[in-house]
Amino acid sequence: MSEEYAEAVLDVVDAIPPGRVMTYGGIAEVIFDRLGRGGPRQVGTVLSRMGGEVPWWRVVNASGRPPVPHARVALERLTAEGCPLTPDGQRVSLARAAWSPAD
DNA sequence: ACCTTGACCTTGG
DNA sequence: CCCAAGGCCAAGG
Repeated sequence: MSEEYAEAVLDVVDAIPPGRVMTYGGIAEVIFDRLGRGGPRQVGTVLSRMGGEVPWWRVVNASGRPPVPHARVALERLTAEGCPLTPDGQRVSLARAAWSPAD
């Protein structure tokens, strides 16, 4: 993964406002129009290895579920930020919390 | 060059 | 809603 690609990912994630979220696929799209490469998996790879400095808990999969390894923490932080969750409190309500740079 | 491995996505049953 | 299958992109052995 190029340094350039990694930076692009971290930039986008860093811009997500509290209480809002973006999906791996969504982030991948934004970056694709900018760099012309990369997909959801690449975004996940970058975050898994270098996501420590950004609000990674605001990134969820297409189903609104936070990354499995840190689901607990993520859900706690999201709740603390007032992010809308589904009744079971296990998934983010994408309909209400989805965000995009254009927003 | 071939195969395996992911913090993924979409579709169909 | 859950699961399986196939598709996906890039890195590493």
